[in-house]
Amino acid sequence: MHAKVIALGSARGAAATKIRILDTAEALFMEHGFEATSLRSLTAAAGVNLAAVNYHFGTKEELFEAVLTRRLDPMNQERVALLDQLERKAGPDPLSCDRILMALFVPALHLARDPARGGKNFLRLLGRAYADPAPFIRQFLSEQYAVMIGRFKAAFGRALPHLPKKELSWRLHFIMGALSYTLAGTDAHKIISELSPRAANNDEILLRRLAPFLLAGLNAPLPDLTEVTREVDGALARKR
Amino acid sequence: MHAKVIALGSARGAAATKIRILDTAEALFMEHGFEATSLRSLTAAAGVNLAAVNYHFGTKEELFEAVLTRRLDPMNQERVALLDQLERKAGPDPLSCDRILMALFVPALHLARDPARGGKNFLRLLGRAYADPAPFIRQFLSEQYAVMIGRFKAAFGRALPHLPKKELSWRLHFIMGALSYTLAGTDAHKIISELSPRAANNDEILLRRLAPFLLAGLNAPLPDLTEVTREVDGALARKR
DNA sequence: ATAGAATTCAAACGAACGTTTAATTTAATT
DNA sequence: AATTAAATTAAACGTTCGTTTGAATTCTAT
Repeated sequence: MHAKVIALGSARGAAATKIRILDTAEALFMEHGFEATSLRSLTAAAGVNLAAVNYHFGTKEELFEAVLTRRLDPMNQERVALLDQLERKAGPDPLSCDRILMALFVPALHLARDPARGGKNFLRLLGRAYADPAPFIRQFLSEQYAVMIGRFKAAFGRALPHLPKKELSWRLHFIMGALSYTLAGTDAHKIISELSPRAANNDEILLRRLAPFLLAGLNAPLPDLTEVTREVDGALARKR
Repeated sequence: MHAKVIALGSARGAAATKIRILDTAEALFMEHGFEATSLRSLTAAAGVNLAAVNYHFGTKEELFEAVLTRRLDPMNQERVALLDQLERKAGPDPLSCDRILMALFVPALHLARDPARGGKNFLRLLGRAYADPAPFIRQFLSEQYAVMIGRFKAAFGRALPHLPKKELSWRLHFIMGALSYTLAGTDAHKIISELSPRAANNDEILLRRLAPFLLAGLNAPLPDLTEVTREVDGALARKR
């Protein structure tokens, strides 16, 4: 590792060390992943002593949770608060799906836009954490998200009363997947196509493209779970 | 690590060692991730000598690429072959979107169903690789996918002639994201809701739920990229 | 059966890992 | 200014890592 100091200029007190570690960890965990980021390179980049992480956070895993919770907690609280506010404004009428989607998207967008709140680095880290099999990460995320998801599922349930609960759960799952995958992108989208770099950097345009896509998906007709894929299977069978 | 032998019973020749390593690596990389899987635990679980990985594959990274390419290459070739076949059958008419989607889904489903071809373990590993920031993984994946994605983008372009190319690229991106996120799931879906375990294990039902969702998204109205989120932003501003 | 190539093996390599310790320095409190 | 707590430091802990080596073994072809 190259031990380049990342977060030096700002803050020199006692609490400043924790912030420098968190900022640097956010950047390095995103860039290299959790396992591939060593505490030696991390502390060197943060300009703090090697033992500082263990002193301030206990273990490397606890540091990772601290990195996530610092951004995630406020964002999810903002989501719920925004949903509350929109529901209050709507009065007795159920909220429209696109408004609920906005309450889900806007706080993520605010976070992505604001470097002081982590910016896109954190969202990419979050998207990566979603796919991490480490048990301590999975448990931590499910706890962090439980309340927020419950509130949004209820809101969508009121907006789409005809939709069976199980179907709604899955569609909400698809939405969270597409959202996290998309926001985590930046590199991922280059896998399937070269898009204009300006569009890739503009998360608002990205979410304004994603919203109608997901909105249409929410209102899609119910799947037919009886019929089999005869045609395609048949075509395959003929080929062999 | 516990050094439990995973893939012992089958095959005892020279080439069998490579297969045992690939099978075990597939399982362990999925379970613990690339970095967190040591060659020592891997070779112990495979019942081969520690040096076997370096002898047969060169490095750990090359082993990872071999694990991916063994399943990915045939699956993407099957996707393209299926698309070819459906297009041939459709004659001069453009293929419908749901048929194109099927050509994208069915080979993944076949892979998920067939333990001999990796089963769900591999799809989860793939979904995880999508989110991995390691440069060698990203470059490898983009090369593996380039041809297949190009073919499907052209097919969708014919099916949706009114859709601008850039919009189509993004929607295809959303589709691949939701697909990989969903198939990688198994644990991920527990983050946002507890669903019936039987449904979670049935990938066909899962894809039959995902298909109409994405189909509706593909046919969604074009996003309005001019207007700003005045209402929500205004609500936020009022709150502060 | 035997020569030669291919594979397996036990052992060791140096490096890097997360964490701990004990001493030292800094900050806060009286 | 003295005392106590908090924070930082350099050094070392024991472990594990990916890879290499050279001898032993197994397979393949003549």
